[in-house]
This record gives sequence, C-alpha cells and structure tokens, in this order.
Amino acid sequence: MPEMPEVETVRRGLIENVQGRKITHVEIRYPNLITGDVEQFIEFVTGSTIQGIGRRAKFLLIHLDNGYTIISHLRMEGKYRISADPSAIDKHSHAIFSLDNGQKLIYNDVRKFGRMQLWNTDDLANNKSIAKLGPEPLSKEFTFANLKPRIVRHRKDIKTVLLDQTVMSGLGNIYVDEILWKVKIHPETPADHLSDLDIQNIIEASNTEMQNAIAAGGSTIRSYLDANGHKGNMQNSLKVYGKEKTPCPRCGTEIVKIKVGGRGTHFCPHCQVVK
DNA sequence: ATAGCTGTTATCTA
DNA sequence: TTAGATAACAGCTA
Repeated sequence: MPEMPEVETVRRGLIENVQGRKITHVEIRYPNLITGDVEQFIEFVTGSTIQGIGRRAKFLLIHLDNGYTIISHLRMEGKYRISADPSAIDKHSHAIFSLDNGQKLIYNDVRKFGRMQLWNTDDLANNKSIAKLGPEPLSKEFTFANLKPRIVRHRKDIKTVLLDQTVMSGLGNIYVDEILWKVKIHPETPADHLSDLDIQNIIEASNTEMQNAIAAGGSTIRSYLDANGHKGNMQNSLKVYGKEKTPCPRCGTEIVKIKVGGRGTHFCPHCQVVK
C-alpha cells in the first residue's frame, strides 16, 4: 500500500484520533505480525498511553509513554482503522488495540506482509531497520551533497537505486516512476551516468512530488485507505504510473510499461531516453 | 481455470 | 557490486 506520503497521511489521521489515548487491551490474532516476542509485546503495550505518532520514511512510529515505541511497517497493504463498530473487524484484522474511549485501533493487512516491533524510544536510531535508511525527501539531510555520492556509486539502473531505501528512503514504485518522468530520465539509465543537474533535478522533483502527494492525502491505486477509512486523491494526478498505452501528457507518445529490477515500470519512450 | 500481476522488504545465490 | 530468484500472503484480472 504505502509509500512515504501514504504513511504520513496515516500518521496524521492517527494523531487526530488516538494520541493521548490509553491502550486498555491488545489482541494479536496473527503472531507473525510481531517481530520479536509476542507475549512481551502485549505485556508492554497494554496499559500504556499513546504519546505521539512519528514517522521515519515508510515506518510509522507509535510512541508510548513507557519509553517504548511500536515500529510499524505497512509493507504492501497494511492499514489502520479506528472504529468502535465490531463490523470493522474481519478476518484480515491482525492486531486490535482497545482504547480507553471505547474506540478500537485495528490493524488490517490482507497480505500479512506488514510487521510491528517494540523498541526503546531512546534507541530508535540503532534499530536495524531504521539505522540503514538513507535521507528522505523533505528532510534537511536531503541535499545534493548528501545524495550525489550515495547515488553515483551505483552502476545499477537509476530506478532500482531510487527504490533502495539505504540510498534514499521513502520513495516507492509509484512515485519513482512519476519523478523520473518529470525529470526526463529513463528508468534504466545507469546511476553513475547521471549528471549533477540530473541529480539536482531528482532531488527537487522528489521533494515536490512528496509534498503534492501528502497534500492530496496519498494515492489510492488498489487498496490504500487512511486511518479514517478515506481514500487519497493523488492517483488522479499521476502522469505515468498505471498509464501504459495512454498518451504522455507532455508529448503525446504512448506510455509504455516494462520491468525494471523486477518491478512494473512506466515511462515515456520519447521524453525519457537512456544516457 | 490458471497464470501472472500487485503500493515492500529481507535474504540467499551466482 | 549487482542481478535475479525467493519468500512472506491473498486477491484480482486477463
């Protein structure tokens, strides 16, 4: 489901609805959801109060008042819903957090790829998943000086490099296609062939794309919904993702879909040429 | 009906 | 380093 803008939208929804709430009960219906000891997870989370909700790249950080944080990754189709209605719970509801206001925070995940783990809040930077993340768009570390060396040391195609969360983080399959279209770079261009201007353009396009997508509440392509059950609007503004066989909005050439690094990849063969 | 696709990531092999 | 396969899982579509 989510790339960074979708996770950010979920974060904002959660802040509105669950910040300050005490978790009175936890039910884990799919133990593999939890990385680490499930019993300990339940024990430590139960009775704590949600202090705040943070985010690092595509990781949601649910900060508890007991010094621990739930690190939650939605992977492909993870979703949070807040509801007091029992019908909101179905066979894909894998974690249910009961709150002190009668509402339930329900984690749904059709494909069961998402994961949660408990970690010391003070030590998040040392968490294996968090520690290796590269700079993310809209952060102060997302600069040409930081990014250029991380990008051009790779000979792989640029699309794969941009999806590599250790190079830069937060971008996923949809927005990488959009960004490369915007800056007129072919997704299979070797990363070390890019000029300084290309890199600069990618940085700027990443920032504006993320900003726009967050403002639109993310993209709902197949299943994404925010914590209030709302769809995003950004899918209406996409230029190439899912637009194969339709005309490029810039030049009219038919958008094509190929596979790059195993991922479906959309681009304009006229605007975007390999360097 | 079956094969192939899907917004992610970790891990293993060559 | 990199490319590719595989795995986790379920549902949708051609």
